[in-house]
Amino acid sequence: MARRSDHSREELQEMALEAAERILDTQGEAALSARKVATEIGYSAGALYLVFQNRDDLCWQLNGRTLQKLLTALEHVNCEDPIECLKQFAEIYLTFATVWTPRWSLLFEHRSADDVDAPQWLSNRIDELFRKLEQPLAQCFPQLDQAAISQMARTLWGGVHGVTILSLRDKLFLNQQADPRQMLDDLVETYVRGASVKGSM
Amino acid sequence: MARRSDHSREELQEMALEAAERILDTQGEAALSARKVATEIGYSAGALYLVFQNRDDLCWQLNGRTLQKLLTALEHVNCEDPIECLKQFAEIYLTFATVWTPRWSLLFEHRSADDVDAPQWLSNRIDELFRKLEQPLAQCFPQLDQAAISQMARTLWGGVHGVTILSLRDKLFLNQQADPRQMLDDLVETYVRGASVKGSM
DNA sequence: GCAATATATTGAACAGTGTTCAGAATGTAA
DNA sequence: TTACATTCTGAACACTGTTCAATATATTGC
Repeated sequence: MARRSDHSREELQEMALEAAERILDTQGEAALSARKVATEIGYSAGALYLVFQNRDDLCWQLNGRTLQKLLTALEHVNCEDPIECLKQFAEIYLTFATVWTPRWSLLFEHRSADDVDAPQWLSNRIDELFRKLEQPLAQCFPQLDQAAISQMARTLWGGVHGVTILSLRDKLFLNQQADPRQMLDDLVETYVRGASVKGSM
Repeated sequence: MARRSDHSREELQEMALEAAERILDTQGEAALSARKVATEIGYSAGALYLVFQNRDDLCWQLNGRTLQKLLTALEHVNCEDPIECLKQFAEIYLTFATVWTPRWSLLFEHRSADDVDAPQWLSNRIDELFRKLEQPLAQCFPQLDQAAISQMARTLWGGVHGVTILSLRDKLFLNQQADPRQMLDDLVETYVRGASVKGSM
């Protein structure tokens, strides 16, 4: 039995989340069970319910961390050319999804059993991600208003997300020589070019 | 006890798949259990293992049917203008995903526990889907070779898929007034326009 | 230092899951 | 009618998330 007050609530929660990430990384989502996480940190399964509402709650918290990690990775983009900037975003996104596949999958595929929506703080962080994209897009299209830029960002990023997902589950790509990075570059460049010539047609 | 030879193997399998789809449609993927399917058709859970290797196999077969259904829905596209054609494809895709969300989710999110790849016949049907797109694209860009068209189709469809997915899990769209159909139209039109002016720049 | 109290943690239990397989139920042939 | 072959069940196993009475430990009051 773990001795009482060996760890504070916060410590316990942090330990559990780290253990969960370790399991996720090495054994995949299917292996992510309460008992496994608990064993990993030397507690019983029941103890997890002192710091998490349920399995869903644990997943949401994992997703919060994953999203934060992704945002941090995207921080490193810094170049003058806005198109180059968008391309780098896309490339980092793809790399992140490739390196952290189980965490990334959980982030985008986890849904609660009962139709509980994602917590608000998670939505806020997603909003943050989109704002990052709006910046270079606004630079490309200074004549467009915020609503138009916002929609472009979501459309383009939906596209990047889709190519990334289909690339990861490679069953959807039969010609093996197709490089997803090249596809993303193409998507970003072509989309922005198409939007540029819209007015002048 | 179900009487022996009440149904042939094929009948049993068909009944099970239909029952599974009913459960999927009304109660979601989480509710799709062997015992529930079996009860629904008046057999015991064990009987399912006479016609399915395991739960995964049942899911793959469901996905085969879903993909077939999707392909059939896409048959109805028929118009002269290739861009209009692509837009219709995208719209049908979105509608299908909206109407048959649980089946569509299973199709794109189901992965076997052990890294078993999707069966070959499923990959073939996906290839069929891509070929449908290559036709109007080839019409738009007669100067490009097959490999380039093939890659364009996959890039564009990755985009459509991504926008569809992010739209269905609406948590990713904070400004509610954005219409996914409009976003898909924009994506298709802008991408094709961008690709059109590539040579002439 | 010791008893009383409060709380952190466990471990057994419950209902569910996928899966297997001995044996019962049923049809067919001799 | 008996023997055989096949179909199907139902109990069992190991797992899951989750709850909660009981227990082990720490803190407080004396």
